[in-house]
Amino acid sequence: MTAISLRAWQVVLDAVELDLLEGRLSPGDHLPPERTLAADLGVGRSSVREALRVLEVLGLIRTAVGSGPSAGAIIVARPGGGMSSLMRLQVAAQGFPVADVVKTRLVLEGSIVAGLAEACRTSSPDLTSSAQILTAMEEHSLTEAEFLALDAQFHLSLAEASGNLVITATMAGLRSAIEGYARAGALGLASWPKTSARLMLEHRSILRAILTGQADAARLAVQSHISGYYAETQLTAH
Amino acid sequence: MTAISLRAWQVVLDAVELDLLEGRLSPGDHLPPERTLAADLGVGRSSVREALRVLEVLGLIRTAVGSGPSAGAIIVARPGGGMSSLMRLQVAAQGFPVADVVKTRLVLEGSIVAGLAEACRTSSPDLTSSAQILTAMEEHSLTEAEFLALDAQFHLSLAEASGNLVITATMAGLRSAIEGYARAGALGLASWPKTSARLMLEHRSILRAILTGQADAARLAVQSHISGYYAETQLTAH
DNA sequence: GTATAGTTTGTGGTCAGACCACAGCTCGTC
DNA sequence: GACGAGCTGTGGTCTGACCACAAACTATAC
Repeated sequence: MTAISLRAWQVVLDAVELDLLEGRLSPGDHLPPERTLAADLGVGRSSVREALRVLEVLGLIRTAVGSGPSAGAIIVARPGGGMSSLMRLQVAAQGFPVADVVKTRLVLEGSIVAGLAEACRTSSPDLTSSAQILTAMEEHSLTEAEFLALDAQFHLSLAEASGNLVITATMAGLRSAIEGYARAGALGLASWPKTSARLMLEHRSILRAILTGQADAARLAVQSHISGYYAETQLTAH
Repeated sequence: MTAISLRAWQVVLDAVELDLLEGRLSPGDHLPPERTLAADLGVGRSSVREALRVLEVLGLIRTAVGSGPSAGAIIVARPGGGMSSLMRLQVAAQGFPVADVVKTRLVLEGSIVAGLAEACRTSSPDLTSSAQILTAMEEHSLTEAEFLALDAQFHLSLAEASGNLVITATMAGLRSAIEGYARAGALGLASWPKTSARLMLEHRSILRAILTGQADAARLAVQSHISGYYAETQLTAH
């Protein structure tokens, strides 16, 4: 009597989770066809599809129509997408206040850059892509949207350099959740060229602090960088 | 030509997200009945159901059968559930290494207790529930499972006291993702009474550091508390 | 023997319809 | 007025059907 009236789609979800935990399913593997899964678990195909839809949004599987090895539902375990959907929708539904999202970014990104700076004292983490993005951002013909996209890439590249997949995915989700606000805020700025120039300088100083191993300086720089932008666009006042 | 071949369930998801963003839907509101939603959006009911399932797992809605005001799909925006599902499944599918989950907990919980300690210097955050949980944990007749459940509650209560919903939900998700590992690890300990007694002392010292406003001490205490347990159960070696 | 074109097969994507369980509401009876 | 039976609207589930698509297969032409 462990499970009373478990819903059909949850049966499917639990079965897949168990298969993952017990090693019967691993990234790259195919799930059985929907019709087979339905028959095996004794549920309808529509219930199977509801569970697969959840797995897809959560970034666990990728589905493709057709035939052959690339078709069907394949375990991919790509955490970014699911995190972004979750955070975006929770912010939209007012489950996550924007201010809390920003504060969490401060914590995570502060920790990321501090960790990178520490690492720089003993080894040389790969920060070339971060540096390349900064160079690309110095192109003066960028639109606001292009600039913000590169800005997002820069922050993401730092997270990736930290090597922590959980922090990277979480940060990407937080970022995408408030992307709309960042875009909207840019429109209300007094002077975009002035702001973007300042952001660039701050990016440079963050990277410099990391490369020279100044953990605390890097942390403070990235935190004031983030909170400064959102204060300027008055997002936290919402 | 903004949307080429958007899948039917995504149409529904986008419509709901837009309604949320534009304020046509707010927490507490009812979604239209599935059949109505299907007709309005020009999709089949099963596609609507796939989208609603996603929203439900993400913690955005709650569904109930029957009739009357409490029936139907209601916006609830409860972030905890979605975060837990996401993290649990990602860990199961090896998208999130357990070591990264633990490291992220170190960052977030360290920040939580440091923030609480700072707050204690100027005001008095409500930490009574945290203290009550600690008292309950001193009951010597607790089983391992009961102790671990209270342990989880203690950490969660600290997060809640911080007032940051995003950090709280994320931390709860991280915790639940590795709950199975924590449980399994407890079985392999040399001496559970000895370990649980040590954990209790650490809890007390964490709370004491917070209440006396020692931010750095609190941060270090909680971090060594967490990493100590996982090192002892050799989870990070996986 | 090879290359091409047509066919078959297996898959997810979608829809329509049916039925059930359930919770509240309505209305008639006492 | 109180109670109960039936009605209504809702989500939960299943079935069957059809489509689109991509690969594998097969037959044909050269």
